[in-house]
Amino acid sequence: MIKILIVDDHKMFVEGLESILAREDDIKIVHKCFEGKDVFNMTLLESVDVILLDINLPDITGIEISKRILKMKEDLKILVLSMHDEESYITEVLKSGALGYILKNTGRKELITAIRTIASGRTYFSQSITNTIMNSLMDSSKKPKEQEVQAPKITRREKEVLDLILEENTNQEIANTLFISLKTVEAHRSSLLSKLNARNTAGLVKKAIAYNLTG
Amino acid sequence: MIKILIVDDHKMFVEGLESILAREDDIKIVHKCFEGKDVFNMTLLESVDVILLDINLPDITGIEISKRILKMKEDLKILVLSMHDEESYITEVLKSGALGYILKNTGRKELITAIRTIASGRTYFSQSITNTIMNSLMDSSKKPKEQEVQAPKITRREKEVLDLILEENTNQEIANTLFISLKTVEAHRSSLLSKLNARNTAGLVKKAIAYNLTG
DNA sequence: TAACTAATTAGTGAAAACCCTAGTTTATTA
DNA sequence: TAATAAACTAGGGTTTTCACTAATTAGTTA
Repeated sequence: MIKILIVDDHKMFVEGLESILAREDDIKIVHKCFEGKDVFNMTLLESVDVILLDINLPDITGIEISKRILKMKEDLKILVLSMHDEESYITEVLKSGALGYILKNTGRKELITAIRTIASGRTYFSQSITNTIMNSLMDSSKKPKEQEVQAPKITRREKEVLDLILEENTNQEIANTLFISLKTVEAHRSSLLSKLNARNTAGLVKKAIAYNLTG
Repeated sequence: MIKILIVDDHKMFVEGLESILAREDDIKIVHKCFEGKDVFNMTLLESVDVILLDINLPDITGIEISKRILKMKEDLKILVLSMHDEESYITEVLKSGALGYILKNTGRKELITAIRTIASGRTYFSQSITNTIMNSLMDSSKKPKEQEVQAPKITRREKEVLDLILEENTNQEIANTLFISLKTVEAHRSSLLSKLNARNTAGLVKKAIAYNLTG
């Protein structure tokens, strides 16, 4: 028997769920919460296998609930119900530890499949959810091309000096390593400051990291 | 009519595809390549809508082919066929610009659905592929918790000084901003070096960024 | 190959950063 | 509330960094 807790502030929707799930004899709704804060009750959580969790609650976000509940009882199975299939939402839900994400307009049959799948410890996501994620993954790999800021051109010697600066060496140590004068190292260093448009070492290191000139 | 190019070095598999697709009257195989390098032919590509691309070719990886082909003819639809559903493979394929990824053990019906979906410009991924990706996304968000290196505790004043250092201010400028002595700023700075285990400003900035102490 | 530019090399002097020590204020807790 | 620890404050003295100037070498192009 799969024991279910519903967390949703829309009473009508909850009643709909109740009548749908009542027909399944391996699923039982043991409790309902109409406010997010009511969920954090250990006695309540102990008696539950699967939580059907609305993501848009008035007092607290479903993502926050998911995280906090799983800290209290790690083996709880959470199925998120949402009106939205935006990429940012879904990513957050995935991170929160929930095992599934379906849209509220999902049909009765798919809902029950999702519940049974989640209850068995596997994951379940609507087709439209997986489509959204796959597409966003594809898009995100296209973008970086154009916004790629090209680093200022620095010479071979300057790069050597920069690397040693990033390893926390002093100019004197760098001079010893490269067998050149302290003053020469300082000159390269000045040149780096100028090329990377930095005022001092702090700026130099920041820019070097930003431009990915490290290593 | 969907014009298809098959790229695969396994003749037997290609023949299987041919007989499967022959029964569909909206799909026509116009060419076959048994080696990756044969694909880069503009005349050939011009006559094709969809490429069925094996990922494991002897001479060149399918991912590389996909990238290069799309540079030559950007509106080509690529459906990747693979034996493997490992996360790293799939991610690379998504980045390569291919519109779909299915496993070679996919049934006839799903293959044809995939081809028609891709041909219309939409994306298609096998259920097992999407599962793999969704699970990897969930896992990757779990890991950071334990390996999360907690930043050394720095005081309110030290944080103020650090922020100003990161903005390329000198100690004197920081002193003026915070209305304290130059010497006091230097003391905070020394304390920061010690807490972040850095030898000098370069190390300080590096560690501050690594520990996400910026901003 | 001459003319020019870019890279590497250094020196002088001033500014900035760093080390060590220590007094004062602010929290924490017995 | 007295004792203790942590944070903030600051000075003396040394080392390191930086700005400015400039000579020598390497690379490029007319």
